[in-house]
Amino acid sequence: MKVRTRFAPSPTGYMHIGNLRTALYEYLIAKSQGGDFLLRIEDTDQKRYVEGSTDIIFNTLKTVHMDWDEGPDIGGDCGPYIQSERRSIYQEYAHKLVELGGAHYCFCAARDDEEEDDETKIPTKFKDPCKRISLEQAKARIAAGEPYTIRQTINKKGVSHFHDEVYGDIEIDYDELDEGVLLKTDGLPTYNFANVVDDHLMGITHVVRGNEYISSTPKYNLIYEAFGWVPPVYVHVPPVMKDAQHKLSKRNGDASFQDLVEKGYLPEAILNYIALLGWNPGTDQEIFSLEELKKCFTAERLNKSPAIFDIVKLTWMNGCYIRNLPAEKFHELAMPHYQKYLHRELDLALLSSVLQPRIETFNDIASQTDFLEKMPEYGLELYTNKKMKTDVEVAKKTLALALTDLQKVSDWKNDVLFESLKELAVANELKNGQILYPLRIALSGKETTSGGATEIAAILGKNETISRIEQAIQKLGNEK
RNA sequence: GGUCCCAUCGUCUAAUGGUUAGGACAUCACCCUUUCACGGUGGUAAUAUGGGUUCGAAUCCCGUUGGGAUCACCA
Repeated sequence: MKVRTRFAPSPTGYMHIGNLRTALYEYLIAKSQGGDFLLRIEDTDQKRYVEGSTDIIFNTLKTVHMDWDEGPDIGGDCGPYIQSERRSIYQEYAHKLVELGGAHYCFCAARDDEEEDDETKIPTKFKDPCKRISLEQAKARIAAGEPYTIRQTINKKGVSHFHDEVYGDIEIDYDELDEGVLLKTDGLPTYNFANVVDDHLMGITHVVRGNEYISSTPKYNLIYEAFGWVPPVYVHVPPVMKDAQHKLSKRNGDASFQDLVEKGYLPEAILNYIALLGWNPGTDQEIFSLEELKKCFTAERLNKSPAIFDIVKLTWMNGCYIRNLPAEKFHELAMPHYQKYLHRELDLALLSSVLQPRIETFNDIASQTDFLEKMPEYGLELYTNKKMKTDVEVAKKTLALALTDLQKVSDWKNDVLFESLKELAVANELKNGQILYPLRIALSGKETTSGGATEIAAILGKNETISRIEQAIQKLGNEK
């Protein structure tokens, strides 16, 4: 039988990292076995609907190249793929379930949302008075226009068993199960019902979802059973955590996929990182393209325990991806950042080659290049460096030497500049660092920079370099 | 609270009864080097706890502790 999985998000806002990881696992389970991956929008809760979130879902999946085989935008044999458009299907099946004895009509008034007190909760199990209403009576009340819900009927005793690919065999007592609402007063189904009906109708073979659904899984199996349907393979996955106690959630302001992309992370790196958050290949390999993941993914290597999202490791991995980018691609991606911060005439191609091995996210560009735009304020103590054997006096002397030397250079390239200054050092019996270290300070006002002194000079161009050296010499003279 | 689930370095994890408990990130040291970064080498660092079972336990069983989930006309 062909493997079919589905990603079934609610359009309630941004794409969370945990959601994306679930989607990835669903995608990989299908694609590793030549199966289908479908997209279904679960918008049965009109109150939580957020405008535009469906597009975010589409766009996110597209940017990470997780293409779906059937979905709201492209259709398929099992449409529609938006639950609010499947209303009549659920109603048909819900009433059918009542006939089959798996559910009953309930006329209890809608619960007051204000009431939070545990004691005031309507105990749904055994005490639902509507369970005792005969089918004929119930139908008559409905015909009379009385509002109703359809509630699951659970009469089974004993313990329910089911198998989960990640957690193994789970046992839950039927007494623990609530007779939840399946079809709401508004005629729309709850997740508990829509999910089962859709997964069956869409031929879903593997259901991947958060482990918070483990305890309600027996309820879903009861519905499958009542209809005579075959339940899917269950793959419950642990949550992605912010820290040991809290799940990662947008609600707490934790980073969403979009946020990370805006912070300068590459979609491929994010996807690679989250793939490994709760799954491992059984080898030491850590860098995976989506294609590679498709080849080696197996649900057996999914982990049972929650994993803390570690931005530091993601940052490292992003650095790996940045370094592996073709130089032109890096330059292309860096360009918008340059345009944002740098307005002076600079050798941007050289800047890119200097930056590529050094930055870990594109947002690092700002702090790495600020001095190119404008010399920062700095203190003369920067010129003193024990290892480089420099101090203010040495700097005064070597900057003057460097100035006259550089003024003679016409082919303004890093190699040329470097060779020239190296020869200058030899000629004056100086260490390279005694010329180059003060030069970097003079050009950047910083103790450390991306790239060496001559690279900075090459990026800045001859005029600006000469000008900055002159200013530095003046500063050294004045403040003596 | 009832029920279910989870527990290896700070973090992500490997080791499906026999390993000096391995790798990666982070961290520290050294090397490379015009600073920084990259790269290289090495170091620090873990089986929550108490009992079993076994010749032998991170691994199997029970208890304890800690954590999470669930008990909605949300998903």
